[in-house]
Amino acid sequence: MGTQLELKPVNGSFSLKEHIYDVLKTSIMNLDIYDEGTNLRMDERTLADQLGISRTPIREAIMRLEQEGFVDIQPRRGVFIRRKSLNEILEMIVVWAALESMAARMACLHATDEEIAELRRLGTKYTKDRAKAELSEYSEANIEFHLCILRLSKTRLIETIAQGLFTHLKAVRRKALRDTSRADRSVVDHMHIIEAIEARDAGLAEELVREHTMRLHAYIRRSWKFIVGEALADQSTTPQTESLQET
Amino acid sequence: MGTQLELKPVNGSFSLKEHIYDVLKTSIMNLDIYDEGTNLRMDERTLADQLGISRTPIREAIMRLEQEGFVDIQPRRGVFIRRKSLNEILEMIVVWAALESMAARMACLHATDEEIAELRRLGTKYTKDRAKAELSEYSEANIEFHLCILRLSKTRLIETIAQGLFTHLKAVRRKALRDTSRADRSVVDHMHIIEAIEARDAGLAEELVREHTMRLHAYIRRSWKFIVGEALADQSTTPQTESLQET
DNA sequence: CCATGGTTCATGGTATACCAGATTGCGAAA
DNA sequence: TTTCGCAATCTGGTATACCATGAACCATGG
Repeated sequence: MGTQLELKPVNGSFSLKEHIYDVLKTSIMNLDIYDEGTNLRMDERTLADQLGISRTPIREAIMRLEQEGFVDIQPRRGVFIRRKSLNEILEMIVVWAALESMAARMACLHATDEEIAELRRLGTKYTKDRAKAELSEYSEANIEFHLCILRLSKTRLIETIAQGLFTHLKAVRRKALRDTSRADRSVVDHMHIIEAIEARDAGLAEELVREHTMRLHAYIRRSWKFIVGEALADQSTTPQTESLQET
Repeated sequence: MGTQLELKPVNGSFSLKEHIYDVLKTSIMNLDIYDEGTNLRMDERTLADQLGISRTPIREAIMRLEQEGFVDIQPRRGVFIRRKSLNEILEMIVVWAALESMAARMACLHATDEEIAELRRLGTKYTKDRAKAELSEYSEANIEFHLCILRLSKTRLIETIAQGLFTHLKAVRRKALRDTSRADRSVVDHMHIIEAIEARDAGLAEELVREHTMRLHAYIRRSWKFIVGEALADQSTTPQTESLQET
């Protein structure tokens, strides 16, 4: 048919609310919420005509974001992007530790040798020196490594929940990973983890992963003020009856 | 000021959608979804005029239920209560194991002696013999015991997620706990867990909790067909791009 | 100038109307 | 009798209008 009309990948069961949800979510994720002066306000009507659609899909998207803890919607006051408190961040890291260490255990039991080889490939991509030099790239590889462990658990639910946590932690991570001194320790940890999984030592793998993650926990706790700045450091976010959910 | 006006705490910011959500959720939970012939269909409009309100709050409630994996909403087809597959149930138990074992670890570090004493009280409420005799009551105490461990972790997020999982598992639990042979093993396990936490042995406590929960995992896997009946045993629910989320 | 009370406005909650896709059932044709 | 097709209808998605409640502002009186 020669030149086609080039109609977008077409909305295979495309729905507005889904799309809006993604748009808003990524917007929030790419926002530096731990910076005073950033506007945390979101107005349904404003968004509605900015995007040229009605309020309904936007409300649905916002509701979902609230459910997931990204925004805080106060009746008759407004919708506000939520700034996670130190304690919330720390709790997320604890849960992350629980999930990933269990994932490592499962990986020892269920992963094939080929899959573990792939994990090694990811883990050895960067040496200690290069990790220091090209921090941002290493950061990406670092994430890949951890996601790989989750995948090797063959437990979808673990991946899903951890992914959700990760989304929340991203904003903090961006600010926290400046510290180069942590990079080489990280590389060493990863190597030990790989070796434990290769040896199918579930108990050891679990322990190493847990301790690795809990080091991030300790680090964040120590340097929270540095990360978010003095002014915001002790702001406790709204109590919240919140949320966290599962399939 | 002498006698005050005594006005009721008033529905502190009572909202329809919240209420509807609770109503629907408890309805679903109390429904025997693993029984052929139960109607899994939910219609927005029908519910709307049954409850005498408009579709909007109902849609919001249903959306949330979908997000949490309780229902499956198929555009222009209908909303259906979701029947969890064996694999989904097993994955939930794995995550539960990860969370509660981490909770046990945290309890060793952060719980006070008094709190641990409370745990012992709950755990020793039923002896092996009585547990067999009064199964349904023991079941309640059993739940209390595990929730107590979660609480002792002082990690809100763990409690929240686990609670969510528990809601999903309830339907299965109801059918699975008939087996009296598992009760005495359970009581013994609990005692060992209590002792480990009292001894502040984080590693041991974690291991015992994990293994205790994974025994449920193994049991469910073995007896799934018995639990849900032959007919439903191998129905795979819709693939689902699902969900699971966090604060 | 300050305190009190009311009016206006902004904003999320709810109701309703309309749209489009999917199902279902019936009737006509083979 | 079976099969195909069309139309009535059911159902979730979207748009829009209205409601109720806090907040902000203003006016009035001390």
